[in-house]
Amino acid sequence: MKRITSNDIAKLANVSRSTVSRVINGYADVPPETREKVMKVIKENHYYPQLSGQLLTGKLMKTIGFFWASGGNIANSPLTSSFFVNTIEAAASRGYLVLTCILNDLDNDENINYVKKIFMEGRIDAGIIVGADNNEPFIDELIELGKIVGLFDYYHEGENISNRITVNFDRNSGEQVIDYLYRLGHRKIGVIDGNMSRYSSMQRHEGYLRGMMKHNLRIQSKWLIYGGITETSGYEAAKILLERCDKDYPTAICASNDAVAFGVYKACSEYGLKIPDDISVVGIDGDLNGLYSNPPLTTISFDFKDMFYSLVTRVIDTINEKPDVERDVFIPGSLTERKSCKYIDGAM
Amino acid sequence: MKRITSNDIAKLANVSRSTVSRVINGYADVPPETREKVMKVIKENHYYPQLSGQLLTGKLMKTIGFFWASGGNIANSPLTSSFFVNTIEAAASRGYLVLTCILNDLDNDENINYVKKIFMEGRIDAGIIVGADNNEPFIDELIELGKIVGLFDYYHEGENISNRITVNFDRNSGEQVIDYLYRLGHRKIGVIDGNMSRYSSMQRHEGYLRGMMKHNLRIQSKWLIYGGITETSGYEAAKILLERCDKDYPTAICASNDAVAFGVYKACSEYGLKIPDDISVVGIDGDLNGLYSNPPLTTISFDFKDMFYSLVTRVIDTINEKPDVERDVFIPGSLTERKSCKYIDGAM
DNA sequence: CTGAAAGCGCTTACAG
DNA sequence: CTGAAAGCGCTTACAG
Repeated sequence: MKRITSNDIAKLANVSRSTVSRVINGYADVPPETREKVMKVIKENHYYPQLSGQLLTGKLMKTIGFFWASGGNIANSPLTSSFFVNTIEAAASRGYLVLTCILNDLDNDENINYVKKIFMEGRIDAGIIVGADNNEPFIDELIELGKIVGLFDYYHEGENISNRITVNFDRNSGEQVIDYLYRLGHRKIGVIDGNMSRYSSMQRHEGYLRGMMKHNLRIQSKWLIYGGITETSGYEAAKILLERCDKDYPTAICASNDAVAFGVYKACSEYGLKIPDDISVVGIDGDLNGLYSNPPLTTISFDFKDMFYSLVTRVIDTINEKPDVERDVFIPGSLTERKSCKYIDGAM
Repeated sequence: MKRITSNDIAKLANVSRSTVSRVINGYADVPPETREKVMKVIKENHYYPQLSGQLLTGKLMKTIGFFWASGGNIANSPLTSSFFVNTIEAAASRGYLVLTCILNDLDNDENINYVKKIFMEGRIDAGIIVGADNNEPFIDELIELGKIVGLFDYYHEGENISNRITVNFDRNSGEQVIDYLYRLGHRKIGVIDGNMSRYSSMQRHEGYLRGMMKHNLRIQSKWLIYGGITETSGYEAAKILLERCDKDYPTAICASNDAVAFGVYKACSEYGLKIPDDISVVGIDGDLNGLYSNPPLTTISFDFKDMFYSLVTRVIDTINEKPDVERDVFIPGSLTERKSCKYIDGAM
């Protein structure tokens, strides 16, 4: 099947290629009869202009890349799979397609070069990277080369770079969690931190400390532990924490995110601690899995649809050189009270 | 930032564009010194060949489209979100990218034209469509126009079309379910059918009937109902079925898939029927959600990773004109016994 | 081993 | 209102 080109259409319709092009692009200066004549031939021959030709004359792909740079089982977490869907839907609402790419990690050069190539060869008009460390040299490199990059959970204080667009969790969630536990009467609060190379983890860590200090709560180092952002890492960290408590458990544990909280659940159950009777647990994120966990997890929920919509929209505005696009947006979370925390007598 | 082209590289390296091209494409007839000289200039200038130029000379995009043509909440079902991930990963293992596209439905012309355009404009080398009816004229049209299309759950008996590649659930699951229930002693078996425009639903329906007849079980029309493929449709159908039973309930219900089975759970709970004590329920698919449902759902599980790997691989082989690519593949399921069926005395 | 030329399928000034 | 020409960034025979 020989591919049909605008040249063929021109001949069949008895006009020049210029005119065919004008019709296709809907220019105003084509009289209705000519337009109809050409459209008829186009339809009859199932002609579709080839991207390859259009690209060369400066058209853009109308496609953004979506790079998932984090490990983890995407399909099992409604949270992470919603990132994909939200991005695709937000892009579609602006007439953009998305090229999806799952990288296992960004620690090897091969993967990094792959991402760079995709950005550089004109396959996408911009790219969104999710799950990268807050300091990733190749991202700076792409930005310096003029590529538009959208980032989720990535923030550099004081920088204002026109082609780097970010969306972040707001900076209060850690403190929000402590405030909430304080109100419930908790004074002995443990913290499982996330992965400190992620902006959100650093932020939450700071929030916890701020909250503890605000309420004059004693920060006991045996109740404070560095974890990670996965369920497994939460489980491991919680086990160490519980072990070294030597029965002097905190009354509540703040997990760096919901996945970690699920890990804490598992560790607690192994130690025979009932949630929330023996120990309260709070997550951050609002993963729907927390609705079905036992007990349902109290957490700070974020509207990820909103977050990705914001990110995608601003990335596309940047592609289209809209002026004054907001570079960095912080989205606030809201306390979702479920069943993993109990009221206790703070004076005890 | 002016875009750098192979011409610039040629000048900087003191060679012709032909040579630059030869180096980039790794042709053998370039002496090492020339190659190194050119590569050095390429690296220093962060030059990446533009797709736009390459496309015009016959290169392919190395990208397949993934069209999700079904409704439903993708993010909440580990099953459906695994379809995306499995496709992306299978494609990546062959060096292909995937352009993902979520269509709400294929009932309106606008969506159909959108899909056709994406196929036709040379943006993808082939496309995979999931969730389409088994008879969808525009798919035939794409195939006639020579496009390579991969289809999940789509089969036309007796046709053998070289550019239509399919993967399907094998044709035994319905019968497998009846066999299993029969072995448990069930004789009064109800069936909730799916959406009969889907190949899998037709297939399962036939399987149920085959199984019932094989075991000489009476097919009572009040225990047979057309449902759909979503949880809501399963719920609605089950309510009607239970209502019209007038207490003469079947001892087991076969759901057309797991989502429908979850709908049956909900309806049963409203009718005060305990699963599996009062009524047994079997699904088909192997959705991981069934692991956490109450009670965990007995089902026929399919290896979707395998299914998508098979589909993607054969689609890519077809793009690359590999001879004798298998057009239609059926993947067998396996009984996953959980807690939703009980043994009863068949003679009762 | 390497360069000059032609060509891929479009669009965009330019001229009329 | 419309056509002829040039050009976008590559690769591929062809010639040497």
